[in-house]
Amino acid sequence: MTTPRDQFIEQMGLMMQAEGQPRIAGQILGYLIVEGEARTLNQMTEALKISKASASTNARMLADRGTVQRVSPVGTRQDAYKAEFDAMPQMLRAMARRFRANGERIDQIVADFPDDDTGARDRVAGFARTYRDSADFFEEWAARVSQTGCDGPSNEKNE
Amino acid sequence: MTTPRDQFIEQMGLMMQAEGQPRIAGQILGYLIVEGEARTLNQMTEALKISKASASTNARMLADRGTVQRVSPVGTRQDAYKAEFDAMPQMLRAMARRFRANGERIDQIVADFPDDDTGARDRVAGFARTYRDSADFFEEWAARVSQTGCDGPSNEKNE
DNA sequence: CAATGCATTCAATAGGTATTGAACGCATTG
DNA sequence: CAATGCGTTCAATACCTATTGAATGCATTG
Repeated sequence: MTTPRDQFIEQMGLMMQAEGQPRIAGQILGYLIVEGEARTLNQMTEALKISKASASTNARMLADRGTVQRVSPVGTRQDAYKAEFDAMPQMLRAMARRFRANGERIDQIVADFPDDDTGARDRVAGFARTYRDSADFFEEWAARVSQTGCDGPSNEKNE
Repeated sequence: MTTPRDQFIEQMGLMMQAEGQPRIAGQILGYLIVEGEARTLNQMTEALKISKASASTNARMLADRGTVQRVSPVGTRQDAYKAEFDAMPQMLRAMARRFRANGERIDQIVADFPDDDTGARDRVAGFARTYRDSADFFEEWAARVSQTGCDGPSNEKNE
């Protein structure tokens, strides 16, 4: 029988995977969210039954992305990580970065389009622009969610 | 030497792949965007050098998602597809659907959390809520982009 | 009604990458 | 200074799924 906690962790893994990222990264994030406090790599390995290598690699990846935070409480020399208070906004910000990079990459390519091929050029340029604009909006939205905080009470519809 | 068109198509493939979807789907979308007009499955297979099976499967997937449109011009019995005018908004809507599904799935799980474990319960519930709220936000933004259209002129910063 | 052209389906393969175990380096400790 | 405990790195593996070729079905055509 799987506990609700484990179900949540499992789901987080699957969802992350669906976004093209390693399943274990999602599981770690889920684990840190349910725990609420910082947890060491060793704790992750035994709670999630994963190798030390995976725990290390994926936790660090999450930290790079800003979704979790690496902490080093004095008194222990183990690395520990805790879920960012605003883990979700951080994920949105990561999406924003991806979108912006996509837009810029396309912009570079569109510069090489022949001048006479205006139709394609315009369509592609429009696509790139929407990528960039969407990145802006994701960031705004992330900021808005950050203020509320992940464990705030009920939500009112925006506006 | 690769043409700018092919570079764009290639990028679209890579970007889609980074989002956890098949590379060929992205290539097809890119191809349809540069072409602007409807293209048959056969045209895709030779332009992208992919198998008939891949073309069929991935084009249909894109159509299901609403990113491309299946058209059947009279006079031919070939299936043809064209990029939606608002392909990008449709992609955003697809993201919104994923987010909403995620939020709802987590909500179902959180219902089984023991009542005494309020800390974890609240954190997870907050996470689910943010998923749902973000889905709403994505849809609003998609609608806004739709109005502008993908080949509209310059953009003014929001608000 | 045989033959062609098309899309789809399905089992098999190819390909990529997440995951692991083992080796390594570094600090700490007794 | 040997031994322990930790995180990281790296090559090898396991795993998954995108992709394919072949089979199927359906409509159209002569």
